[in-house]
Amino acid sequence: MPFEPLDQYLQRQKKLAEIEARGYDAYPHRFDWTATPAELVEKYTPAGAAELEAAKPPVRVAGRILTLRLHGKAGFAHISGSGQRLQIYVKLDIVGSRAFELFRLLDLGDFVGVAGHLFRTKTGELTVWVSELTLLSKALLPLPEKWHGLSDVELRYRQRYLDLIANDRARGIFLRRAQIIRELRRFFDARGYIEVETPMMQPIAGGATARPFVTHHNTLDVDLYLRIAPELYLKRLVVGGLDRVYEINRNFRNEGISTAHNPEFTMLEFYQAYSDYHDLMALSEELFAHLAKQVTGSTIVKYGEYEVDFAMWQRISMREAICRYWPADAGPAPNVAELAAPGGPRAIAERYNVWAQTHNREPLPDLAGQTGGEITGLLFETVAESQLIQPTILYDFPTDISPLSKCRKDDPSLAERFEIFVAGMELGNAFSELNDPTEQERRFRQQVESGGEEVPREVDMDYIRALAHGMPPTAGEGIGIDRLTMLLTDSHSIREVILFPLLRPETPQEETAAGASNSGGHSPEPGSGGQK
RNA sequence: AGGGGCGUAGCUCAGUGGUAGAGCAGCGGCCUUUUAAGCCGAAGGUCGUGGGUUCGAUCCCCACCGCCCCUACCA
Repeated sequence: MPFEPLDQYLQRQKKLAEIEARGYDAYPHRFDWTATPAELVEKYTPAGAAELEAAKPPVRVAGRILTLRLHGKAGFAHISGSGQRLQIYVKLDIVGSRAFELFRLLDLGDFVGVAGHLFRTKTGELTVWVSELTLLSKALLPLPEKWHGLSDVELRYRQRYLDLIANDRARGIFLRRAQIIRELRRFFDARGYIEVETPMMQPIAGGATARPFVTHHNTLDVDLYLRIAPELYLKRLVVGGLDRVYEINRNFRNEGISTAHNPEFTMLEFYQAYSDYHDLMALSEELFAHLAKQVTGSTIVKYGEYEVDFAMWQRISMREAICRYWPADAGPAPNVAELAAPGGPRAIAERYNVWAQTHNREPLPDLAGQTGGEITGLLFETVAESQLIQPTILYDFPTDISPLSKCRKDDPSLAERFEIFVAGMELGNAFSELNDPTEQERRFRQQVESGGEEVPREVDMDYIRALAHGMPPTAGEGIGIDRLTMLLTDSHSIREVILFPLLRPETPQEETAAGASNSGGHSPEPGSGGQK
């Protein structure tokens, strides 16, 4: 099956045939190597030319050819392995005419193994003096342009492997992502948590408000939902005596795509028994500071035009945030007491909308039927969220929008819940878990009755039953790994930190061609061959 | 979903109402320490797709497709 670019594909196939005609295996099974290019570069960078000349360190090393410079009866190439380039020097006198002919048939992108020793060229570059050359795998399609790399964003996402080859930054992002996840595991493992995996396919998609994806199991003949959160299963485990659990895995939400949203995304969720949300505030601050330090070397992280310091947290209540970040020219800022008063949030929202309409701002969506707590949440998102640049713990969420949280003893309209904001992005969400089965069932029923696509159609009675068996006081938190990775890699689109972000599938060319001939309106000559 | 932008050689990009150019990659030749190697030569394009305006469209207009950005929902 040939691929575009066709001429180059065919050209390389021709070379492949020539190579095989000369008795070489283009796809051998193994090559014995002693070091990766990266290891050699690291180890011998300090070694000078004279030192190498004296020692002639023997090497066997393999990699992908990234550059190739032929000079008649000799040539240079760079091979790449483990993210580092190492130059090789192939000389007719040394390798012999048969191997040199092979060298001349190589293309960028081919994998080779070489044996020889290290030396430095005139210009001082560490290089392998090749005495043996082995083709390890023939590439039939070319690499991205070597100087500019691959910059077409769509191609970078669709053919991520090319992005990883051509762009060190892309490679670096995913190495760092792996490091972040490794450090997270280490952090929680060290604190006595156990890592678990809970269902991705769930009969009732609970634990968050979001539209789920639906799928179907044939043998059981049941519809299942891809999970929107692992929350309810993790808490079942706490009921079961796993007092500290965490899961790092995918959630799926059938909602919009943006620079901050991918339909499948990775969440860390963790739960610890005998704790409340105050404990998690402290733990979160420690976790983020530790992580930033481990991964970037500093708690101070550059993110676009901002510098955020994960060692400097502000804690602020949602109502305080609305008051503090109230637009300066939108009339007198509300105060916390006003927001707390019955009817207060609605009055303030209406005040905001009057201002928004005259200042070309998006007004709050229809307030009719919304509770005070819901309006408070909307006010926060509209007025304050994007301004929370420095690491912020935003607490005292309205109970109305926190169906899985305990309320505050002194004010049942507020939940023991906080979210973490950095650079205007929501990174985490935590609360003291509601463990009263009666109250939880009541809230679930209320949710189901209010309806909406983002709410389960039935109450998860199995979860209520689990709570009825008794759950210790527990605090839980979820952290968006993709966004966290964005922050720690200075990436400004979630697609930069997801290896294969969801894109519309490529339409086959036949399809567009068929569409063209249908809508074209000119009738082909009757009996003309070749058309389907 | 709404608004804006982009789509020209395999890649990175110029360009014009009279059917196109550069660099790199690829091909042929020369070159035994080069490194964005160099030099010589040849080749490569239904200018995203379809329709319209026009004597004539890659360029102007419309629709569609794809991607990106902003806004809306969400993490």
